Amino acid sequence: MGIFENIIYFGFYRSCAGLPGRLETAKKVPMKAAEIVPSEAPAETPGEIAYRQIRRDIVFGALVPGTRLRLESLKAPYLVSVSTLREVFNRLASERFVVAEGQRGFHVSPVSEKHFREVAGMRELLEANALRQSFERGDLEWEAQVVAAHHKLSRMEALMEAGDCTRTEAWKRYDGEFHGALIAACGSKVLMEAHRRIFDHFLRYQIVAVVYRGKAACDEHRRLLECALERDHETAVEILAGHIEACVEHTLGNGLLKD
Amino acid sequence: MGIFENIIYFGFYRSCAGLPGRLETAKKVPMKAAEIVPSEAPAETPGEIAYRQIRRDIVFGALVPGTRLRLESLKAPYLVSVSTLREVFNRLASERFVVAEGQRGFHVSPVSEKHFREVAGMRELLEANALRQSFERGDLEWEAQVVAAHHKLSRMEALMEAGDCTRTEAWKRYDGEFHGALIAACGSKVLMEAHRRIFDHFLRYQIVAVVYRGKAACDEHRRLLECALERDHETAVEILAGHIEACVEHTLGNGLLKD
DNA sequence: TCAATGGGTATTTTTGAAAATATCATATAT
DNA sequence: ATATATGATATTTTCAAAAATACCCATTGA
Repeated sequence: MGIFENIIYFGFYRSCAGLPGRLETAKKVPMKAAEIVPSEAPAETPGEIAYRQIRRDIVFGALVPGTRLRLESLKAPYLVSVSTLREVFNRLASERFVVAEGQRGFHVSPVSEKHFREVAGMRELLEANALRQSFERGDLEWEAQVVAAHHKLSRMEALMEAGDCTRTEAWKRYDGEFHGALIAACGSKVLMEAHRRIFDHFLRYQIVAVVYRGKAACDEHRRLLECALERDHETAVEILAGHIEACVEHTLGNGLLKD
Repeated sequence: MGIFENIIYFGFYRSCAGLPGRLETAKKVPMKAAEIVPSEAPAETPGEIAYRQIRRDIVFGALVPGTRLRLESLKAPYLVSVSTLREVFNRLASERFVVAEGQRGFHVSPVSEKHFREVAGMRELLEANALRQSFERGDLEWEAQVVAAHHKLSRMEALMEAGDCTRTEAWKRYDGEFHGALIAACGSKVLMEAHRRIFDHFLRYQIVAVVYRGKAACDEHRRLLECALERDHETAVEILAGHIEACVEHTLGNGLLKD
């Protein structure tokens, strides 16, 4: 068994080249950029990079559900040590993207139809309520952000429609950003954060249905935008429920989820 | 500045004595108990113990909001090394009980009135919906668990009423278990887990109001039990909303939250 | 007087190895 | 033949020290 036994997809792995590794003893240059972004800086530490990478690999299916995450095997491809890997896995375990069982290591969280339906129900509950509050409180700046997010999404949807399936990740990011923009004025960071977390779980299930759902989803996005500008939350919640339900059925229709 | 500069409360700290530390090379005894509880075993590792301890110290206020969590200072009282501490802090950061900013270490999450209201709103949203579904699906076994949980809570409430304020933690645990029992039949583990997480955040805010809210809360718990047995979710949701709202106002009434 | 610079200390972050534990194949006894 | 013990191997978990970074304070120059 080689080191890479559990790795399916290498495309995104962090590359050694070009990164200021600790071995290259570069001159100490005091960074002024830190003062420009005083807080909320993501911190480009190896641990952060590995965290984002592994999280993305799980959400986008590169790390297959149920896969055992061997520390010794994964430290090389992700360019970190076992301790740093453990920190990452602990964070992801809190987010339920990986499961940690006793002293038997970590696994990528398994998938099941039941869990998917629970995640979908949770997303609908959170997003519908956030939508309602956001529509009530949103100002012109919010409207502008919504329009902007929809513009990016619709352009990407047009590409997908045209058969360009090479940029699924970018497309899904715009999808998430559009739904995030819709609820951005809800006034509760706690609610938005919970929504984002459950949205990414929802996303992971969508990835197994690689095929583009097509014009239907595109239309629903456009109608959600119209509702937002007209502040019609009743219709928006209805569309959202249908949007999520259709996603679930379309995804489950592939029959790739055995349980 | 001594090692214990940031520690406020030592009552709960893990004690060396009696624990099977790695230094006492005990005889290898094959444990059969592991097969009785095949999965879901909490694993009594030092990391797990420290995690539960620190989490509890944050929720119950022993670690004051905003406190800087210095690794070197805290490894001694919690009886773990810095790496293990970092794993714990990373988990707690995912749960938002601590904040990790860049390369500047960890802090106990700060508190604010705004955040408290968001947490309360989130709890109401999740609990009200879970309540509705649980009332629809609950069977006799569920009813029995609810009655049992309420019995334990009401006995503890009677003690508190009598002036015994020494067991706040046990009382709050029963409070949480009662509300957990009410929604246990909702059918969604995702929902229940999200509820438990937000409930503990809510709990942390309640702790600053050390005084017992008294007969009012006790009555509301009894009425929630009656609603459960009669499957009257409409009234239950109303009571719950009042229950949470009263908790928020009572807690904020102390004026201890500046922001 | 104030901002910028430099060096020394404190703290975090990462690492590789030691200790503890689980896993697996083999042998032994019932 | 099944089940239980035994030992070798693989893996996880923990630790302490090295490396990188932030922090503090005196000093210098404008």
